[in-house]
Amino acid sequence: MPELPEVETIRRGLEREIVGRQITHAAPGRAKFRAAGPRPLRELAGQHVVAVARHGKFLLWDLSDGTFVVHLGMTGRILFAHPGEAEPRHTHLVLELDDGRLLRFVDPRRFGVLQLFRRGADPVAHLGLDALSPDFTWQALACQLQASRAPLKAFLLDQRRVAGVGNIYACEALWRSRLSPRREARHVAASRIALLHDAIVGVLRESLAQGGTSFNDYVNHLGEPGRYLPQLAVYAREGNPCPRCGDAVRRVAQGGRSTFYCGRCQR
DNA sequence: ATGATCTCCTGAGCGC
DNA sequence: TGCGCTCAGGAGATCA
Repeated sequence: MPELPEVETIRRGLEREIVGRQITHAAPGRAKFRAAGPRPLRELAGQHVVAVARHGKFLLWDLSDGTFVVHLGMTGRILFAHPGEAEPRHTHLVLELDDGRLLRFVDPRRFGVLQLFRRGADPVAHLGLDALSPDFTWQALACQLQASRAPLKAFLLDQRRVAGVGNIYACEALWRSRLSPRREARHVAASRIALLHDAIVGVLRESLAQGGTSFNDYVNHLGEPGRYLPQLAVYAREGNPCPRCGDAVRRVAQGGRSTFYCGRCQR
């Protein structure tokens, strides 16, 4: 489940590999995605890749004539291949590059997004600040917290507030800052907001340094998993001792999502 | 306007 | 062995 560190890992890999390249052919599959973009994906053909940016969990390919938006959803992968290599099931788009390589977009659950916009469009205008942007300061977080009555866990997952945090890092950031996932956002004491901010940025940076977290699905553009899994304190560790106080990690459902936390040291 | 709930989708894991 | 069931979850749509 790619969140910010996983998507940034992929972005860096793509940047190295495809900036300056031309897309010589684009072959979309027939399966329907959740949402179609304004332009057909065939129009990727002929375009040059100028840059590969990211906002939250969205990849934004800056092309010679458009912006290609990629979201990996739960199970999306972007994989390099050579012509003739067996195509994985659930391949929804194949791009051919001018160096002969193929880029395949594979996504069994199709929760992802592949959309082509005209140049200059801002497909991610609705998102909050990227969690690793220099503009995401503790003051910016404080503003958002103040305006929300949502439980902290839901607040962190809301990409309009802060972009890039998903279920794993929301749980980890709350554990680090000793805050209960159920606490109302606006009721975080001023003295703890900077701690929460540090926790969010810290866990994302540390995971990024390890190439992200892999459970079942996530691999980078080279097919390699992330190495951060063993560092997780609470996520998917129900019943295991809290690394800080030893109490058993609990799991509750919030808005249909699993939340993992320590009932003793998160308040 | 905001927060809560529903929806999309497939594969893995489980019990029988 | 294999079948059917449940669960996982990002984000947009819809409901209250």
